[in-house]
Amino acid sequence: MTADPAPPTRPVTLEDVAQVAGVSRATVSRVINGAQTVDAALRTAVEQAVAATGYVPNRAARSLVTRRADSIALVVSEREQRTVSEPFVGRMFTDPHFGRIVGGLLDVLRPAGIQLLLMLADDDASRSQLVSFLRQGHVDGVVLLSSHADDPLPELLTRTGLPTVLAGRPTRSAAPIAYVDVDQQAGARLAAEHLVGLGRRRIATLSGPLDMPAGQDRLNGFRTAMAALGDPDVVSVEGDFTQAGGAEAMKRLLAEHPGIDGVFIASDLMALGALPVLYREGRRVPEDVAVVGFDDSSAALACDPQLTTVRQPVEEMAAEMAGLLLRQLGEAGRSTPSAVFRPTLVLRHSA
Amino acid sequence: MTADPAPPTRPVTLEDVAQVAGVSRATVSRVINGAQTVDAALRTAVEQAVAATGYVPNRAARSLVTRRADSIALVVSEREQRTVSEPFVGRMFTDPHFGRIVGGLLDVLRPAGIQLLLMLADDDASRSQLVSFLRQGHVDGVVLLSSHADDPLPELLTRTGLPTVLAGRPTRSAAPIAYVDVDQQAGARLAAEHLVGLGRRRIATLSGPLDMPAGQDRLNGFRTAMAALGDPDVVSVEGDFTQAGGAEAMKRLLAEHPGIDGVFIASDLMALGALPVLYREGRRVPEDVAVVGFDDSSAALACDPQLTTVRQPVEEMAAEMAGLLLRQLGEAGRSTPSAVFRPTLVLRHSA
DNA sequence: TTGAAAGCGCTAACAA
DNA sequence: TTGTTAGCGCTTTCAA
Repeated sequence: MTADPAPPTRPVTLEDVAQVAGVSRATVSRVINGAQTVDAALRTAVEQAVAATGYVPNRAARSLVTRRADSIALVVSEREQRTVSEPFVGRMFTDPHFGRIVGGLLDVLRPAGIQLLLMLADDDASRSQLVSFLRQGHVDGVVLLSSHADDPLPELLTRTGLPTVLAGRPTRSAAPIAYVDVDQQAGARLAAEHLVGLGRRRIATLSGPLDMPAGQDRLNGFRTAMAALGDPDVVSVEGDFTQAGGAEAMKRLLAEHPGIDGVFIASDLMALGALPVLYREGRRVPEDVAVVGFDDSSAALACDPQLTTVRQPVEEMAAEMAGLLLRQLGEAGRSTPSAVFRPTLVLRHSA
Repeated sequence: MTADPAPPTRPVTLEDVAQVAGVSRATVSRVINGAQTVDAALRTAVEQAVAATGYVPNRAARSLVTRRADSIALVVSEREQRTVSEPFVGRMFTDPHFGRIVGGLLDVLRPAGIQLLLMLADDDASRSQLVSFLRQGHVDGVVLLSSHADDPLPELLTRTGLPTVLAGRPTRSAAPIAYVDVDQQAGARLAAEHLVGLGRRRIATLSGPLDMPAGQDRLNGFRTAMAALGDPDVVSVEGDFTQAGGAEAMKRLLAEHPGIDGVFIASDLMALGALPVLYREGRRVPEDVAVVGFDDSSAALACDPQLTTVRQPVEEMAAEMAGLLLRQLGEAGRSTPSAVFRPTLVLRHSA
């Protein structure tokens, strides 16, 4: 009984709608695009015709004349291509953080009718392919997620003249480029003050990778804050923001400094890996070792005990990236405003 | 000294290239599209002109005439919109699994010059918006990631006539629709045989959500296999494929059946949550309780001890989805071939 | 306020 | 093998 509702017929065009409504193509176009200069009667006639025909605008045709793509690219830039044996270990796509960013972007983009293109750049070839794709205006703007400090992409993108927003502050601030970040140093300070406030005296940190701004900033911020609090020589072990990396870093830390009673772990995911190591080594959390994480991701809740952590409003920040981009599209002038969010400390049970 | 290489000039068109090369637009078009019927000399002339002018084809114009978008949509379908307070808890985007799928798709799509549009459907409004977007041919095909069994989207998508591939078998096999899956039941059988082979006799399982095919299949497969092995009454506790859900399910299991000596956990992520619960309750893994997971995701390596698990080749499966789609685009005939991958058991230290 | 008409950049008949 | 030409569906002057 399910009659085929759409035999392979020619799609409905503006012309068809115009005919049904008894007006010109131009008028239909005006109605579709919400122009104010249309008579109310004609407008409703057109709207009915649109409904009756099931018309949906052809984006390609529209793009061709407006020179807008109504889409933006989310570019994920990684240092190098993965190996066959370790397909996605430690890759950005598999980090839950990535998903939160996508969600935040979509929050703003969907209501605006803007599509999100997902693009990956992980070697010179793919980078230049990417840039030439972007140059021809197939997207209106770019959100760049870069995993490493020496990434040439921020520079390349600014040269295309496309509105671009970075997730996290750029390393080389040479070119003026908009970005959205959390105040990493302030976040680290929150952690330092909390640990010291708890009375901990042998405090260490598991840092993120030091070739990433976020890794550097959290470590520097923590060091600076601890120095201000009277401890200028905080021990740090470098991790890589992954769970496995967190476990590994904690093993090293404990081997070299078994006496610690507090640790700031620069990402919740690393903390998730590090906690079991602490238990294996006979430490109770928070009794023997107080732990403060960073991110307030789902990993913080998955920790046992649940993690006291520095909250970074990832979804809001991603939404702000989209907003920044949309505003840049609106205005012709090339402004590059950035946004830095304030972190907060979320108290749970690990410290 | 960095002279602005691209002042806001008019983009290079086919016409420009033709002029530079001293040929017609059509010839340039042929070269660009790799037609064989072009004289070698002219071809090189055109190629040089392309290089000299920095020409990149305008996709909108091409789409308009070819009626191909050279892009496909990755549609993520969730049951309902998230709340403000729990932005992305348990959402598909934040599952590392999602990232692996994206990676596998891109592996095939990138070399083919096909773009990936990321689209989210999480309520009736967004679903119908999505369908009308897709209907007008803005993408050539769809990969659907659906999180729930009663999702109307598979049905809606087949009705659009767009080539579609599902990740995982569809629930209602009413409409013939292509899908890629792992043989879930065979995977569960692998786990059952391994646990029994280890000499475990009080075996239980933490299942996935039973409103998802993957959840159902793994549980059914495990029950069937255990029955064949002489244990028709396996205890099961329903989880939700998340880490927190795994911890919670394990707590319930232990409370009701403290005597278990083996457990099949239907996803590595749940195992990651469940292991610490076992330790807290004084069980050693694998000595007291042998644990087998499912997925062979990074979570399996993050477990301590590393997880013995049923491997599901996610990246390959995603690549196959893209391949299936590409092949459907090539041929006019509406065929809906599917692919079911064989799982393997990866032996590590938890069982 | 509305309509007629001119393209946007490209591909694909069709002719040569 | 190459060039000419006619659109693809839409927006946007320009006139009316």
